[in-house]
Amino acid sequence: MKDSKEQILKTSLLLFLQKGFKEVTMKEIVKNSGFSKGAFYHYFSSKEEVFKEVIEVYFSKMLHLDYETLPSDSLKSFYEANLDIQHKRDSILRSWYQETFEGDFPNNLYYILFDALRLLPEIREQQHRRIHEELKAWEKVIKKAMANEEIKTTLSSENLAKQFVYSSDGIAMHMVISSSSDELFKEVKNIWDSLYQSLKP
Amino acid sequence: MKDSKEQILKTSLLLFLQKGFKEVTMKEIVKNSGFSKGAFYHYFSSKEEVFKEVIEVYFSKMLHLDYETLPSDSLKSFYEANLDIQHKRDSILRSWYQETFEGDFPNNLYYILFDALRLLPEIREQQHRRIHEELKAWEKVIKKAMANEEIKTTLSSENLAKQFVYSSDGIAMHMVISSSSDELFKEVKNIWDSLYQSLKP
DNA sequence: ATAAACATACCGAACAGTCGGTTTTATAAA
DNA sequence: TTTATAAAACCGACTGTTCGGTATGTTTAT
Repeated sequence: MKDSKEQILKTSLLLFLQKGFKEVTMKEIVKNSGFSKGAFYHYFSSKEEVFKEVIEVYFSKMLHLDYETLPSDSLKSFYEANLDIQHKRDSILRSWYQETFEGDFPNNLYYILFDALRLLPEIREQQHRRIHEELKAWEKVIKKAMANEEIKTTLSSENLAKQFVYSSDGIAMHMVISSSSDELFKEVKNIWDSLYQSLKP
Repeated sequence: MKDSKEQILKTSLLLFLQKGFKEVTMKEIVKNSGFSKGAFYHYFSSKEEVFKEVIEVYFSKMLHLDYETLPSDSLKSFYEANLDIQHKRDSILRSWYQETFEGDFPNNLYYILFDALRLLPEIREQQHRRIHEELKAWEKVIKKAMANEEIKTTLSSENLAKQFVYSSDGIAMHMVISSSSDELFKEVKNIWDSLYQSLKP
């Protein structure tokens, strides 16, 4: 992509993460990306459009995870690799942010997701599918782990998968409120580890 | 409270739930509550203030739950009573909504919470405490349930409490995306029941 | 008669978007 | 290598509209 356009897109992403669609003004986008109104409207036709592209180019990819590439030989290596990827992505986003702005990273990915759900109806179905695939991937690995007796439980593989997935999202929500997301991955690992321990045969 | 003021407050709550603080205009508040600008500014000094009161009067109470009043003799009765209360509150909110507007209820309590966290700094500490108390209440009941051998697990009471609390919040998040919150309580019950079953001695 | 409760016309600021222009870059003929 | 030309990149003053909020009333209840 053209450098300038990418610069505008990236700045917009970070601003939208900070404050949501409506709260970000064209003036801010233009100023922080280091261009003018003219430059902006040379690349984008409207504020809505830059938001749409931000979601398509950056945000959707941030949430997407290709589960095929994760190790599935054991449940433990699966969830550890999962956490690792999320953590790395988080670091990239943070360093982008610190290059552009000063101050603390706005610890709320959900806010921009909610804006996307409201402004871009097609996002809902897409996210719905994403969650479905996530659960299916967990279920598959869990079934396998049950079969090789890595774990033992009375829970169905479906419910155990939900237990893992839901708990991490719940933690993320709580961290938004506490605004301490450096702790996020530590806490998810803690919960997943302890859940895993309780499943030992 | 004065009927008119309450009417304005209630309408504001429902609008803020629908679209967030910035997206709601004074025109909408005034029109949908059935009054005029003059009436509004007779009761409130600004848009920020009505938001603040909405959070104080309605929203904070919606999230607060007095755990002392829940049955603590068994973990099962505790979580069932918990779900019951949440479900009842949800019904009230929905019927309010349908009295005021047509169409589907905006299935996203988090959106207004995020606005509150941004606009009213004191809310953060308050919510932080709320979550802490919630976890402590669960922990207490779980410890008791472990003592009378209602349940048996290798998990610590702290981690098991987190398992219950986080999973329900994670489900709520997923329901925001699927926008099918009639399923919310069913799914929470399902997960809590299955978790509970796996804890049977 | 007085004050509270409401209504409405109006205000300046801020907003997203436009428009006429200049500068930079790419291409290619001389 | 220089010059000519067209297109892409970029600028910022300006515009119409909408915003939250105000000023000035009128109606209603006591």
